[in-house]
Amino acid sequence: MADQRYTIQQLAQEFGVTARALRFYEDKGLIAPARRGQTRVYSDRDRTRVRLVLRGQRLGFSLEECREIIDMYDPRQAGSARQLLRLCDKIREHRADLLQKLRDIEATLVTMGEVEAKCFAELLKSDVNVRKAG
Amino acid sequence: MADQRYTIQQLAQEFGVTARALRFYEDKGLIAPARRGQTRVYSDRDRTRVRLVLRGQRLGFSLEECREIIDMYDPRQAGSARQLLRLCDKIREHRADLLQKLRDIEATLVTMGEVEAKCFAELLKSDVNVRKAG
DNA sequence: CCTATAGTTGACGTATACGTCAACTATATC
DNA sequence: GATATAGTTGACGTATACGTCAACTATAGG
Repeated sequence: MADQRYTIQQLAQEFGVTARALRFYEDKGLIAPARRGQTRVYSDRDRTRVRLVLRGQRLGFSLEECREIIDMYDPRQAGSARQLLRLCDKIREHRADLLQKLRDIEATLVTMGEVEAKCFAELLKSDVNVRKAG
Repeated sequence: MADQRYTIQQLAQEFGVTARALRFYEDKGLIAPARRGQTRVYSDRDRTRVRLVLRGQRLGFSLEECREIIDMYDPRQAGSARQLLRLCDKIREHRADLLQKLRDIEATLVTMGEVEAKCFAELLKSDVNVRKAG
């Protein structure tokens, strides 16, 4: 199960992106697949990071922000207490950012519901009119 | 209270964007402030739309998508039943999109909590070590 | 009338996130 | 060995979302 390997096309198809995108993410330091010769060989860790990149992108983070966040999460050496405190600060920042997005989404969903309700009401009215006309 | 007017700078400062950005949004059809001579005069409606634009941007929508969504919400003539049905479809689309973002945010928050916990644990350990060393 | 301040319209520049194409390489198949 | 199939590295092109700057206008104050 573990230690699965993937070609660039396999990952690209799985995530619905192009090979070009994956190479671009590598250029930007988001992933670092192994090489067999000059050919890229992607591991499960790379796959996970790609998944996180796309998740970050859906949330409107730039690739640079994605890299920061993903590196944050990546199980690495703990670092000094100073580094750990900085990490906590960054988490707080990103959490605040996410909570803002949550509020934005909730507000938008509420408005959507209202518009939808008005829409249904209008449809009912026109339906009634159609019946009257019919 | 109602019928408030704003200069471009007032709106820009209120929302923390530049006048250039507001003119750009106008170029793209997101807002359409009135003119006094050649000078833009922003209404409360324009202000609301700007707010929605920024909200959309925070959620990772392009300006084009923002325009679509905002126009959707704008109280306008109801349109034909066919248009109303299309509106409902669009709402469903955008809702699905938002719900995906919600899942993304929740997943990210969970991971953040875990990383934070590990971080605290590490900090405690080093704190203990400091005490031992001290 | 002169100046300061705020606003306007181009026009070009820039960062991000890739798309696209050319040219080369490596491997497998006939 | 020729060809087909994946993969690779530049290099340039493109859409989005503005930043920046130049040149002009309009209006209020001294």
